[in-house]
Amino acid sequence: MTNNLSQHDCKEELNQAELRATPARIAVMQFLETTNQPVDAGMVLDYLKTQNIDTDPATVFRMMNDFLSKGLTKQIQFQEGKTRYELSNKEDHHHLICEHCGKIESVSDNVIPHMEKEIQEKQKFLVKRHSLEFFGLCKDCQK
Amino acid sequence: MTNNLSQHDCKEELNQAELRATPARIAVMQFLETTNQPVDAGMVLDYLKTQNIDTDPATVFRMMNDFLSKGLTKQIQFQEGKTRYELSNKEDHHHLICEHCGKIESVSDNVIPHMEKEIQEKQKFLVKRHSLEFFGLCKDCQK
DNA sequence: ATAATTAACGCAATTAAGTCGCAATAAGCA
DNA sequence: TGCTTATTGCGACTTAATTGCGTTAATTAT
Repeated sequence: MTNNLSQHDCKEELNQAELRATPARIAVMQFLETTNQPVDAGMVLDYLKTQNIDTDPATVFRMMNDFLSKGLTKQIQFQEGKTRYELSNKEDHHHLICEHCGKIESVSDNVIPHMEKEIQEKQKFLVKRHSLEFFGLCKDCQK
Repeated sequence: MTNNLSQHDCKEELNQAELRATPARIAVMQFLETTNQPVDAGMVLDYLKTQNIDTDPATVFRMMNDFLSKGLTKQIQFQEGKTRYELSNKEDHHHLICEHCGKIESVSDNVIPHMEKEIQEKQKFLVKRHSLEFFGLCKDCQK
């Protein structure tokens, strides 16, 4: 069997999250592991089709909600009217969204944690998570 | 006539933006000026009703899109599946969204501009705008 | 002030994201 | 293997947002 690298690992992660390791879920976890950008429900659906797993939107949305509530994924919204999903086990980063070609890059960062601390001290607001996106033009689209 | 403070100013702003100063638009501008948080289409619609201007969602969405394309407003999305609107002529700030009561506070800031400069230098990504939100619990909801 | 021009509006129909209920299916476990 | 229960697939539904079109009203010129 042409075992994809991380198939077993994904199963493990699902088990640890107390989610049954169904083919669709394993595939989605693999997709999220290998893709380097946050994906939306449609992209997940398309990917599953390439794996000969054909399912429907409702299932994908339910799946992503399950992943979220188990802490496996995070959700982000760029200004496009739909939700994107990415694994939460990646180091803290922000997104650079090219408004011309749609490409998404990442920036790592260490100033936000400091900002959160300050917010907690000054405004007594308890920060649990944040979301920072930069919109503009990527290297290629500036020409 | 019980002239609202900024009614005339709002008319001016609309004129400068090359938008006809209709009653609905003037009222919405006033609403955006006086409210201290980003509002969604439903809130706009409700406000208009209190002003005895009854219109429909399509008009509100169209209005907000017009405002956006003329640069009068910005759009933001918190994780709630709808778009919020706020005036763009306010000093740069970020949002603190209480996940319990929904209250929205602001934080002003001066570190992001520096971050943008660094992004431009290191990743050659040209930043045009950004969006930073902190989710958590407000002072009152931490108890 | 009035008429002409054109932007904005109201309404109905439509699209698209996301949710829900329910019966059928398939993981995981004894 | 069979049992229990989570997950799926499907259809119906909800809600945000858009579009087309005929009417209305804000501006511009007369």
